[in-house]
Amino acid sequence: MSVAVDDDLWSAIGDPTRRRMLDLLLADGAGTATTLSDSLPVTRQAVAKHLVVLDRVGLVHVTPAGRERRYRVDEAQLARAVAQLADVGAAWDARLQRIKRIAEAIERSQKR
Amino acid sequence: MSVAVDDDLWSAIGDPTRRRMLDLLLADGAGTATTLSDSLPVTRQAVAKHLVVLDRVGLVHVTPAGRERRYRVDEAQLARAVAQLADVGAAWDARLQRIKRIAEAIERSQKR
DNA sequence: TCCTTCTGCAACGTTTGGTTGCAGATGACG
DNA sequence: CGTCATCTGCAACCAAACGTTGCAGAAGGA
Repeated sequence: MSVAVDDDLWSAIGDPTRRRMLDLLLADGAGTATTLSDSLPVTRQAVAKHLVVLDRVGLVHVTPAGRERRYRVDEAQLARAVAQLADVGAAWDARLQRIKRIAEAIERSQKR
Repeated sequence: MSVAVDDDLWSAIGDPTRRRMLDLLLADGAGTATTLSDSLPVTRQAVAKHLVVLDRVGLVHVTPAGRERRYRVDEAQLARAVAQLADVGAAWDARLQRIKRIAEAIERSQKR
């Protein structure tokens, strides 16, 4: 019984750089490719490509403002992503708990 | 304030195929590259490479058994990975909550 | 012994994350 | 208004990751 996961959404937050970008956008409210790249160890162009990916899965939205393109996190979509993290975590946790219970049961039956 | 995340560990569970492999290993207790590839849409060789990745980050361990190489999930390490999922999820959740509170506060001050 | 099967290794192609270089558009300022 | 700085997109290129096919070696079963 595996959990229903949107692979595209998951892969989007699977990349460390993209995760840090989301952190930055959440912290500052908004940002551009240039401002984000100032706080990241990659070039503006790399950031721009990541923004395309994040936009494609709906995690961010663009607002053209003069010569800038200001990006903002889509809170509903990020909440959905967080829910998927929780789902997978819970599923694995449940399996681990079950394995642990079985192991303890075996241990008990060995001891007596 | 970002969460401390082991990028290698996170990337390991970021791949959809590897995640399904972990699911299969948890469900069956153990498996080989061949048995896993039977339940996956990729070839045995692809699975073997993924197993190398999972082994490198300590999420699985190998037990040579005759001509087979039997893989098993390392429960402690998977628990660590689950904890990271929970950490990142909680951090984002907290930010989203804060943004929501601020938005509601602004809304209230507009209304009056 | 012979055949099946499980494995590893090598070569290759495609996608992805990253770089540099350059040209266009827009805002700021003399 | 003209110039200059800055923000952007596009193209070429490189390396690593994910996937494939093909082949050879080792171990178990008839």
